[in-house]
Amino acid sequence: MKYAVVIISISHRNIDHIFHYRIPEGLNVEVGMRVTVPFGKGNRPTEGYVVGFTDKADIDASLIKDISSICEEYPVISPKRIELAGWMKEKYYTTFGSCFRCIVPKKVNEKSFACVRLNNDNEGLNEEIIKVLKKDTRQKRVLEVLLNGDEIPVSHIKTLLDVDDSPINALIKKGVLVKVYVQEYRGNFNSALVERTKPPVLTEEQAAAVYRIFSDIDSNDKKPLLIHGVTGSGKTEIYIRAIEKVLSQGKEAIVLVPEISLTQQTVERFVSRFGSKVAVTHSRLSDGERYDQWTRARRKEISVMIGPRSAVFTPFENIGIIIIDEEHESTYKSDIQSPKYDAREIAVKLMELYGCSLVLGSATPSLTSYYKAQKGEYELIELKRRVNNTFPNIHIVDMRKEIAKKNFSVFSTELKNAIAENLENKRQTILFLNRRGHSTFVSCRRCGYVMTCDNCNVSYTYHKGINKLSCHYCGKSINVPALCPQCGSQYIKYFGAGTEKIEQEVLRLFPEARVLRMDMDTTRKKNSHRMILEDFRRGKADILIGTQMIAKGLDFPNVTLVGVMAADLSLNIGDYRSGENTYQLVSQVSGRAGRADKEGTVYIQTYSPDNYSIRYAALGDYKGFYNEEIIFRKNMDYPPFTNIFLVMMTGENEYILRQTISRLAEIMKRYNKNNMFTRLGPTPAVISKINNVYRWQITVKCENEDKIRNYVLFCLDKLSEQINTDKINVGLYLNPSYIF
DNA sequence: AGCACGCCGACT
DNA sequence: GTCGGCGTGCTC
Repeated sequence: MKYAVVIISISHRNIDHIFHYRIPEGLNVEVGMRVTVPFGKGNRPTEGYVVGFTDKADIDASLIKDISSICEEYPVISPKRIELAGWMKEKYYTTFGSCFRCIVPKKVNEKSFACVRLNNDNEGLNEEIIKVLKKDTRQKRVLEVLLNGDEIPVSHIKTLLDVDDSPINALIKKGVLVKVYVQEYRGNFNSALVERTKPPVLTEEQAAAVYRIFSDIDSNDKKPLLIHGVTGSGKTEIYIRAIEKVLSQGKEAIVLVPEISLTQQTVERFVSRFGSKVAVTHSRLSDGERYDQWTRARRKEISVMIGPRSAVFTPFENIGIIIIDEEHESTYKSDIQSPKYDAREIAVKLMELYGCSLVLGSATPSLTSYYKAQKGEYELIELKRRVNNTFPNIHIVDMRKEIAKKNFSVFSTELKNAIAENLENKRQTILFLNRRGHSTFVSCRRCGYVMTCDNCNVSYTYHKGINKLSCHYCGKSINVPALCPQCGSQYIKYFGAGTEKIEQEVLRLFPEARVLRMDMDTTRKKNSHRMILEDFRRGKADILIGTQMIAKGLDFPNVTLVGVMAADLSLNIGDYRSGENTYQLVSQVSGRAGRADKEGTVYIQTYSPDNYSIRYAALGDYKGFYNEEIIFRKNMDYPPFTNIFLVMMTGENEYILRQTISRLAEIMKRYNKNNMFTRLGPTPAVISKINNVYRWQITVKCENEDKIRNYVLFCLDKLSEQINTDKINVGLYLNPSYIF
């Protein structure tokens, strides 16, 4: 036990290993503590984590330095979570440092506020009190408030009695009162404002689902449970019952939800049943707020945490259940920051480490999860009945026929008529188009020249509001040229509709309609997101036009019509997941129509009306979709039957970039024994240049996840041995959730 | 990551 | 002779 084994909190491959430090006399160092150690030539103070102790160091004892200090009096990471960090490091090919920083929040100063209360230790207290109370002074008024022994914030007293510090300070000086500092938890959700509710009666189906979760909670052999429940089948109530059971056993619960559904409504649903036991996190919390909510969990002051994917790291050491709602959402995977973890995978690991239950729920499960359920790796629970809403009437509109009828508008005749009728009936309409701006490309009718951003290889989008061409990748915007930059002709035409264009058309066709538009351009300002939805809910508009951000989780009782303007958009993005994405998107958008008592109608405009994703989504037949999609995945050798590893190389010098990636391809070819790996590329990325940085990629496929990871990392090591790769940036993505 | 060391060209 | 460019290498 002579030395502490320390992981240095610097994310770099060269220092991604253990270091030994001596423990100075009198310093209480425990496993899991965050410490400051001298590091490097200059002994600069560096943050580290103690992961163990040892008698024997593998280097000369004279080189070993002392730990300088501990950052907190308590361990910030438990042994099980240290194990999790080690597992994450391998799985997500990163450093210990970055995994620790992901699991433990940044150290921030705690915030406290001053309170005063009666000084219980003062012997002559009563005499002093009587003396003060005799005279009609400000001190008397202050004292009266505190006589019952309460601890009250100084600021409250000041506003309540309209006094300043002096009477309070005078009382402290006399020894009547004492000042104490109380920690303030930042980012707290005020649960006192939410009314507590009683549990509703469960339907037969819900009760059966709850029963199965209960038996998993009581079992020693845990398995992830996948709830496939149609929209409105009452999944939340099932989650709540499961949490109640876990809490009654003295254990804790984590609920993961996509950021977008962290609305007041969802949160209140849980708070109304669990009150102050619940804490909520979201991505907009500051470091201090995040740290404080984390502290409350660590101190067992709360037992339910609701939050987005990062909430999976809530430091409950007695976890009973993890629930992942809308489990198909791509936001559970972080593809940008390292470690590029998947909260669903972390949850499975936590299930193994802590023996807790894991429940995944969705109306449109991810293909991978459903496949696991089919194989018996997960247990499937189905909810087929809706508690209180009906399936909408869904019409697929063949836009090719509209063109044949010489209707070149963005609206089919059917949808246009339906909007008119809905307006007349004073009902609300949602129009969905997953593309912002007015026109998605602008070109010359004479020579065919397309206006393209010179920093990026993408066409400019025309924004009518600002009357500019704007690049959605680097943000550059330019004035619309009056003449074609190539041939000088004045015949410049706008193609491809975005939300702005839809808005313009709606206003042209229905001048009396009140319209709201919600996309990245109209929600730049803080709170504008909430304001638009609020206005729509209050009936201040008849039609809401929007992108992806209106597709999910919204529940407006007066919306009876939904129009999907172009279902083909998600279908044609050239990704193996496009069918799955389309099914999910169409189902979600359709779910916005006709909740509660009013029947809903949905029009899906498409140029591929026979596509199975669209057809099954219109029927609400997930199984039908799954059965077809899984055959496609199997035939094409796509996930879940294989793993796709994307190596994305970027660099400012296109020549060096191409040389480097070609060399990598050669190395990959040489070490591909028995042709275990299928390689595609090198090819330019879909967007081959962003902000003057060129982008090329290689994809590798293999069934075995460990093998593919080791192979790619091995080949990259070989590459950096052979040539200088300093000028090249390498991004690694295992089964990425979007196209890069 | 960050910092020191070290090996070469342009200066007082 | 020395100041300073950043390539290389190490960190308990």
